[in-house]
Amino acid sequence: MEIDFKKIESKWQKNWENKKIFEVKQQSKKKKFYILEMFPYPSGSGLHMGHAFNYVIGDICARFKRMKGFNVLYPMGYDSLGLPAENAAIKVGISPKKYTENSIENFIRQQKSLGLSYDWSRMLKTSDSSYYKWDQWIFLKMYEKGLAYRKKAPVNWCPQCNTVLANEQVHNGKCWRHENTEVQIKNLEQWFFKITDYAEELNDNLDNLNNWPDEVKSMQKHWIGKSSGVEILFEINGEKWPIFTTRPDTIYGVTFMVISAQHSKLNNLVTAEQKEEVDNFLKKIKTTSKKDLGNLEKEGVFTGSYAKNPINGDEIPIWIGNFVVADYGSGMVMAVPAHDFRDFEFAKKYNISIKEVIKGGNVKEKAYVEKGTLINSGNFNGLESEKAKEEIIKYLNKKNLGKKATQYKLRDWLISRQRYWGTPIPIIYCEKCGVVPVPEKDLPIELPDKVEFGKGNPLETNEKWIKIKCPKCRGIAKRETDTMDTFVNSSWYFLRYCDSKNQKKIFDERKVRYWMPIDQYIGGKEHACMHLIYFRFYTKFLRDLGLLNFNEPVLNLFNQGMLHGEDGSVMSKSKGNVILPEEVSEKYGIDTARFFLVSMASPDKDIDWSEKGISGAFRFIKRVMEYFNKVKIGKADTRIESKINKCILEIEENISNFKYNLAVIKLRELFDALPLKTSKNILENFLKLLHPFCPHITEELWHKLGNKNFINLQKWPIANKKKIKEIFEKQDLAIDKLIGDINNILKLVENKKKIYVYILPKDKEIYDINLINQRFSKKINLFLVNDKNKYDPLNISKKAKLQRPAIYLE
RNA sequence: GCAGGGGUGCUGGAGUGGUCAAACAGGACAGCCUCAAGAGCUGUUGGCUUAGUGCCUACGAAGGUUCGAAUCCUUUCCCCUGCACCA
Repeated sequence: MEIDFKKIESKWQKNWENKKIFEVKQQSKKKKFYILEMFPYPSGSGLHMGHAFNYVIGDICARFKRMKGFNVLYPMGYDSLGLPAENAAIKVGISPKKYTENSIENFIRQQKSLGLSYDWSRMLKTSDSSYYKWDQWIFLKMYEKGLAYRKKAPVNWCPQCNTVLANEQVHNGKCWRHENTEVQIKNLEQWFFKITDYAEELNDNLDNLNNWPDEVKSMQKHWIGKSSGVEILFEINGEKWPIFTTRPDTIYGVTFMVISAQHSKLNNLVTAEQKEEVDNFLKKIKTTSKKDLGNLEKEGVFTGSYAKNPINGDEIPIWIGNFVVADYGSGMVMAVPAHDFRDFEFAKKYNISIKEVIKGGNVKEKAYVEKGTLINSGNFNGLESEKAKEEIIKYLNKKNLGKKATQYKLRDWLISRQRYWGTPIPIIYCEKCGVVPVPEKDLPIELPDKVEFGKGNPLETNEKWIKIKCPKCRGIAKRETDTMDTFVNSSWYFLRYCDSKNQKKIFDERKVRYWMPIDQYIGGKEHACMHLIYFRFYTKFLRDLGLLNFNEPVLNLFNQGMLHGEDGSVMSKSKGNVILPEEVSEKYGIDTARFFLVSMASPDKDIDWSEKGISGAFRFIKRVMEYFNKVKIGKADTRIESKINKCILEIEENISNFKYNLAVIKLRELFDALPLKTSKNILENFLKLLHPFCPHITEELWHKLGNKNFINLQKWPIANKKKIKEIFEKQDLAIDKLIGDINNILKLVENKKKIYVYILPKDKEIYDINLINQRFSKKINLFLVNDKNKYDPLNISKKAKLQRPAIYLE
């Protein structure tokens, strides 16, 4: 039978769209369920199988929840600002706007062909000024609250392009467009969001996110990096410098200090004699790209200055190091080589003395980082680390030389981008008034069309756009030409879906209150730290503005695995390993592709794409179609009733836990058990169970059964536990085993035609002769062992045991 | 380098203390059907052995815990993801 999948697919896709069955409104009768996939950046190379995997996972969940009776909000939108559009402008000369519009159009077409049940009426694009207006509005609020501020920060700089480079535009320390140009580090004045103000809450609330994967929470904990310690004041050139440490118990072991190479006050410490050496070192660091900084071998140089150890007055040399982070703590660390690996490595390299202050290891060979008993520590000798920490803090506290402190690794969020295709930062620089925020009524600040690409920051090339009157004094002023990081756009889009057309406000609070928080968020693990922290931060900020009445944006998080190309690496155009869903559905139909995608493995696992196994899914879909062609409607037997009721429970459970691969197995089992004549109800229920996975063919077959409504708007079947009879399963197992045994014997002995099976009376119920005949092609003579008329020439029947019948062949 | 996750049969993968030589699917092989191909159906698919049994070897590698390990612990190798200007 030839099946025209294309025809079936487009018929129902059109039907669903025309009837608007997936559009939802706020209502009180049903419980709401908000399900969301991380929205895509609409790349020019189109939607690939990896995207499809993400959306199919969500769509299965959405369709399932709808059938379970929820009022399901399932929207889609486009994170359409970003670097690739600008790169296309530089390389091919197409305008970012045009490029983006084309890409989005293409994405929508592709997504619709996957049969995804989105409420398209709520669609949004972050590149629309009606959207990014509110990004600018939030920026103004941040600024108002003192959470947006400017400071200098290092960036990758290409002297040829005369512009800042993204990390991904730096290849082996060279510019992506100029292979021979070394990328430099330059310090620019840039905008930051003070996310660190929320560090504590971002950290502590993780414990309440019970339905987030532990991996993500643990990664976020490490990313936020809360540590409790002490701030100790070291005196340098008469000035007190607070130094953070988690190990005050090792303070007697400090033999040097290390200051970050990016530290703003570094110059104050460099002495005349050391200046040349330091300059050379800094120059060397500057020619290494930012990306490589973290991978460098620890290196440093002496500044010439000394710090005074507050506890014993020792003079300690201060070094510059490439491994100290300028933003963490005070940008300088006390180094205890005897009890810290990094300090040890550094001390060995530069021949700095190592002083043991905790007993237990051999510090000449290796740093001893465990806790232990203090030695060489003056009055604190003999104390255990924990006790010593307390005592030392107490002592320093009394002398006003130190206090308890909490530090976070989390850094403030640098949002400035020297790029065009982003949200313009709504700030004006006035010659007289300085930094002036754009008045709310002037929003949005739209991106000008006329700019030049490839020559530095594009916005700087449109003078007309830059020049503006100061909103305060009407004097000469300039616009900020930096745009915002696109993570800004994706930090609150889920709120906008609740009220995506609102012209007057960022959103109607009542609508947001109804739909939020997101009940199920689905996306890749690669977002574990950045996006998934930023959007939590935004949620908390908007809550503090009084706009939201909850603390966390997402209740349940599911991280789907990465779908790699056949070569095992991430799908990308440049690698040439992109698999397009349409190519697969062309051959097998989209329902087959959907079914196959989720049956390959548990959806949270990384998988390499391979079309190898798809024929199994294709065969299944075709068999289902063929079966519905020939099945006769009649009465359902108790066996299939039992099976389907059990499957309802299992499939529901598996879908709820995102164990789609296991649900698929159950669906196959159930299908294999369907008899050629059964009730309409059984057939309908089977279709309902299959529907989330294969929406098109199930809709087709649903209508073929004579239904006029849509299957996705039907109720998910309710299992009748009373109809589940364990005996059937016992029978299946026992009979499978029996057939296996018979086959086994048939293999061993030749030329036997007649098969005799002897069972114990207790097993009579299990070994049903009709059932055995159904399953086994050869004729079987079944006897009870106590049957006087049985044929048993060798008296084999006495070997029969419980659920292990005796078998005789002749 | 740091952080998080993972390595299972010919392949993709289920399986997190006994019911495991390991679900399900693919592939391969054999048989049936057919003029034939395909599809479909039935069976086999770690090794040896046996009238349906028993034994051995196996879940990256090496050790350990346990009456018992694919599953727990330690060490080690390899792979994936992220590391703050890709999104």
